[in-house]
Amino acid sequence: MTSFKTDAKQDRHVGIKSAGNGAHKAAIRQENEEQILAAAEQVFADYGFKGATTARIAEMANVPKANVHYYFSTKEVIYRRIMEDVCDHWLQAAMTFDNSADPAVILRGYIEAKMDLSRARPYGSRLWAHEIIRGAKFSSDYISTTVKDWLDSRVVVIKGWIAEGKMDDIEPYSLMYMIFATTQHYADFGRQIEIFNDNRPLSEEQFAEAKENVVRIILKGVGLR
Amino acid sequence: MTSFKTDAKQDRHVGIKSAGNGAHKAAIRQENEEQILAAAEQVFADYGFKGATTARIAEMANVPKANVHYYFSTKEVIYRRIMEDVCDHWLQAAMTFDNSADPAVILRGYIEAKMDLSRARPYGSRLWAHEIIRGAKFSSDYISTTVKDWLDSRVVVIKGWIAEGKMDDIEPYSLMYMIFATTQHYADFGRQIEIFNDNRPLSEEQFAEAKENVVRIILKGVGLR
DNA sequence: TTTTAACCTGACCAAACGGTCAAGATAAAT
DNA sequence: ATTTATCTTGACCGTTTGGTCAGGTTAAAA
Repeated sequence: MTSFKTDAKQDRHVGIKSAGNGAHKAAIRQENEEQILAAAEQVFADYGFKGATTARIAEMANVPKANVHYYFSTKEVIYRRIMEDVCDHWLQAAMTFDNSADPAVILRGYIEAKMDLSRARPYGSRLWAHEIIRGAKFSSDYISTTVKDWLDSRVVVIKGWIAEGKMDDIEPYSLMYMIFATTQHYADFGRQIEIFNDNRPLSEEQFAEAKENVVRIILKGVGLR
Repeated sequence: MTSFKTDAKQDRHVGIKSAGNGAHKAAIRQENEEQILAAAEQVFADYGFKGATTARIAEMANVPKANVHYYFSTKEVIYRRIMEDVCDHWLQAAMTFDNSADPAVILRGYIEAKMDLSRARPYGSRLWAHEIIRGAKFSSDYISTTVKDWLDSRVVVIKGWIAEGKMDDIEPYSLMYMIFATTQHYADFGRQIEIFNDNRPLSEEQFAEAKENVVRIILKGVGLR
């Protein structure tokens, strides 16, 4: 971990200096900010907003604590930045809704994208879970505008499918909540799943099977395919 | 809140004193412990283990902070107590598995019981979510023994149904995780659902409809009924 | 009535907290 | 070569933290 970071820094030191034009300083900044954000995502996931400490973020990012505050004024700024970034990725996972293809294809694509995000970025998902569990104190505005608009537009699409008789008459919100819950469970409750799985993280094969099961149950459950 | 507590205390003061035999002191103890546990459940749900403060628990329980430590030696003791109590209730919700009735009836009963617990005790669910998200540091032993045994025995039952051709060939763990995730989502992400629902908590009717939708999608999804 | 055991609590403490700052190091611009 | 702007960091500060404790009150037992 430590050696990785040091190496990367030195690589850049050598590789970019010749490019001149202040690129080195810019690279240092980018490198450090990324390092801090990545560390913070993990620490916030583990301890929540209040429980996370800047000292621990600094330690995990391999920078002195004062340096964390050089790049980010407060703990809250870091937290908000990660929070919105995670949610933006989720919203983009529903791009499949936009091309008006077969509902089963659209829903499958969305569920699979969501599962993949849980696998690829579990800390971000867990940070979001913390945020909502504690009452969405920082994010209620964002949710009631951006996220709600996004959700409502998908609900309209689903209602269209129902009206056309393409799927069962299911309350669309219930369906979307089920997709949120189930896909994010594989990140948020990953530790619990790991314990049930004889204390081993799900293998690629196991995860792929889980993903396929989730898709199958939900699609069939709403009368698609 | 305050008046409720004071009244209750005085009621007991009058009502039980005549019973004699140290019942009053015992009643005081029980009353205070319950008050503290109820307050702690909420505070832990809101802030997680590290973020929760004994001062806030005390304030919410309407007792001086020192009194919290008179009844419970440490914050951790309170936390563990609530945690296991919540999980025990969940395990009992799967009692329906024991009478060998129709799979659809059993699964419906379990899902409905789980939904009802999310509605009745959201803070407990959120405390558990915190605990797992941060890595199940206090509960991994409990999960890998008691809870795992419980889960595995239900998985056996489901595999039996599959073998008898009563339902689709679904990986039972995927199904159980989906039930965990979806039912607990209504507690853990209750604030998010509330925001989507025009900033109003789900009414009894809305919740009942959600419950029925969850049951329908999952039962049909696994080929039951 | 006296004694005893349980309950109550303001005041306190060492440790940990988020954030600041001055002073030094480094690299870009002049 | 010198100035300027950015990056780095140990030391520090006021506040909050979980937990303690001595000295009090109250109710049960003797």
